[in-house]
Amino acid sequence: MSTAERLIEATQELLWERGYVSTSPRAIQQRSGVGQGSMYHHFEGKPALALAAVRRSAEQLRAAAEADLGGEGSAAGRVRAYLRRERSVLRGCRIGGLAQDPDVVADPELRRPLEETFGWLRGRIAAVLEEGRRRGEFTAPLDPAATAAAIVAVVQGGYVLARSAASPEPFRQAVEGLIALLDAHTAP
Amino acid sequence: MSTAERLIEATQELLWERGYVSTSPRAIQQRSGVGQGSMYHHFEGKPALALAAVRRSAEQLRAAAEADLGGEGSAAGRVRAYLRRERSVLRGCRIGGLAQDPDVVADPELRRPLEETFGWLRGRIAAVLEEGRRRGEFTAPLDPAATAAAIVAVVQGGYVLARSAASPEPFRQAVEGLIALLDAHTAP
DNA sequence: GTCTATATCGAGATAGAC
DNA sequence: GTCTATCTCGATATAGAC
Repeated sequence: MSTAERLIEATQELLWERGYVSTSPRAIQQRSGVGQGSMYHHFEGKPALALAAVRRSAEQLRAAAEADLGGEGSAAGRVRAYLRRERSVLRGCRIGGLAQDPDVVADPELRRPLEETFGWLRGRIAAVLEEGRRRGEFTAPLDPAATAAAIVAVVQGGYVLARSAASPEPFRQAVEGLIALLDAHTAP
Repeated sequence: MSTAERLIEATQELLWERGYVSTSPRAIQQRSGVGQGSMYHHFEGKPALALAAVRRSAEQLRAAAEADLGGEGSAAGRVRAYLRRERSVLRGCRIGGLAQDPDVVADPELRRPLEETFGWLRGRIAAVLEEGRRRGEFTAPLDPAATAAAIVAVVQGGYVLARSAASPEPFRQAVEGLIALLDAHTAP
């Protein structure tokens, strides 16, 4: 693997584990096995490296979501698949976790991948719901955009509850609580 | 106001704005107007000060939630009041935001107020839902604990979406999406 | 491209005077 | 109780040799 590649992957891991403010160039060098001079040769500094890493993580998150949402089956089934996918719950969301970091939110360049990722995800889920609605899968009217926002929020909030409890259980409960509400709208 | 009090309030503000790792003793001194020596006289160090501040914020969060959830009216109405309460959405949750901080989650003492707060909140909302269920307010069966977890998660996740978008709108959408799902379970 | 040396600054305290 | 001085360490680079 190339040096730049190793740097990006190490930064992705550290951003996930420690967030942005708490991830140091020194730690990136140690994790990647790349030296000081080499790191600054490939990237201008910590912000540039973080930007590359965040963009990469955002791509991966979109690909994973699309694998669930783009499949065959009913709208409700695809949303359930997305909600119930296996996750490292206690690690939190690699993208959503950064929204808490003041230095990320304050920097428009660093925040943009977050905005784009969640914007895309909400839109993608809304499109799935809209498709289900057109097919007559739902028994009651349902606002696709608002419902999609609630679905994404339950996942992101589930991470917060799980990390607070040091247990994946609240995540699971929140997801199942939402699925039960959605199922009540779904024709059998 | 006492010196200790000023220190706690300044720390509460900074933890809310910047999180734990990114809040320095120096910043606390400047925000509170309390000197170095004085700060270390009243508190052993940053962890002790943060613990006092987090406990205080947790108390305040519980009091605010109880004001909505403990009122008169139907279960659904009290939950709606809780969900629609005016919030500084872009600032995020003073408690939930800390769940992303690795140093907070790694320290059992610092994490405990988070666990207790969300444990209490989920239980309190579950009790409201259970009361509504006994009164026959719901038209379909509904698991109080799971539904409560979903409700709390939507709020916490709403903050994440809003901060990512630099706009309160996704928070509002997620909350309204959830309320619409809940309303479908509620007798008119 | 990669290495080592060096620089500046703030984090997070401790010590002891007042 | 509060103040100022001092200390150590890591964050985040820059410079220049190899």
